[in-house]
Amino acid sequence: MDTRQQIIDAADHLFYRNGFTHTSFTDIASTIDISRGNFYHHFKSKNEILSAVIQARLDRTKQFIEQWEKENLSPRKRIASFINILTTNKTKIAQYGCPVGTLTIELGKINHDAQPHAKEIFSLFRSWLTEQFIQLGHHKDADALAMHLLSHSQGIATMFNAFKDESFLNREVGELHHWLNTLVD
Amino acid sequence: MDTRQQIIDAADHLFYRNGFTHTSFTDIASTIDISRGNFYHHFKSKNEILSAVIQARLDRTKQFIEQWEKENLSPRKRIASFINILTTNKTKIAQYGCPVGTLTIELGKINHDAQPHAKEIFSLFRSWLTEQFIQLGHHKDADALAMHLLSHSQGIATMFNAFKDESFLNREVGELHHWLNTLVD
DNA sequence: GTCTATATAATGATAGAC
DNA sequence: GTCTATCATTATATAGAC
Repeated sequence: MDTRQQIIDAADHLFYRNGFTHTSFTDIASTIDISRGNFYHHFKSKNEILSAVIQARLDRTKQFIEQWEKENLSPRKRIASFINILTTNKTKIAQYGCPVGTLTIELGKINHDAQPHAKEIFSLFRSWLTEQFIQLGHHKDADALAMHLLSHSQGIATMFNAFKDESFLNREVGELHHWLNTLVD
Repeated sequence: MDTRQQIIDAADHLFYRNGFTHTSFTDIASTIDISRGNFYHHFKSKNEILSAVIQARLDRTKQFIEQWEKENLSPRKRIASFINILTTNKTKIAQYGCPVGTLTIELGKINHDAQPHAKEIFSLFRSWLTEQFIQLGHHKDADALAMHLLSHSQGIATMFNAFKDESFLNREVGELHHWLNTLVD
């Protein structure tokens, strides 16, 4: 087994569920059964682990986007795939919120150097969604539509995390799909 | 000076800006110039301080709502006052996000007992907004409209915190006001 | 009511044996 | 490459003098 990769995977998991600050080396070490001292052969510091976790999430996001490009022929269907993340991941969102939003907020509060890196995941979705809205014919307000969709999704995730109300989630996701379908070609 | 109140005020300030986990007794003590040992005369633990901070925020929220009831004659204007929080507090939101959403998410991640208490601030806004939409004549979907507005505001706060894009904020706030004004009486 | 001194546990990080 | 042992620092919390 690749220990370095095991560390990244376990840290990714724990940073999402328990937060970066609240995750200790002891926590990570115990889940993959290595000693605390072993970390420093693979990473110089906790910050370097965070950096690797963010990079892994960025890479995963890129792969998701590539998959949507392959599976869906129309930009409308690709945007619909983005909206459906909320439904697909509803169990995790109810427990831990949106992985992108919660990490960006947390790193911002502790003034962490890696906050801009974490924010790049938002930027990736933003620019990709903008491109999709352009392909839909909305050249002028494509970025505004992308930001509208991103912020609305983010808000749904936060409120679903707080109230865990499935009918709320389904209703809001339905409204997003309706909003998307009323946008003219 | 009331030391107990000073502790609550300083903790309120720091929990919002730096997060609950990342705020230490040393941080609070140094801002109001007391010793660390003095805390335990006023509070049994850090959790008791958190509890007092959340209660203070709940009380403040109730006062805000009472003020809106006094100042604004129509439910539509009262809801508009809620929307305008985003603009009024934009500087703090850009730096630290929404105080309600970020604390609720953080306490959820560390599995803190006080998370339901923090969530009550959301519930307070939710039930008050629901009442306003009922007064607007939307008896059937008042709670859905309240949740829609809450989640949308929450998403705007998160994305404004990430990108600090004022034109985005103004555009989304404008859309919320437009959405409110197109709701029939 | 406030302080100093201290207890105890946990943190991130290092050194060096194997 | 992994371990044990240890360091320095910080954390929450307690005891007791004033």
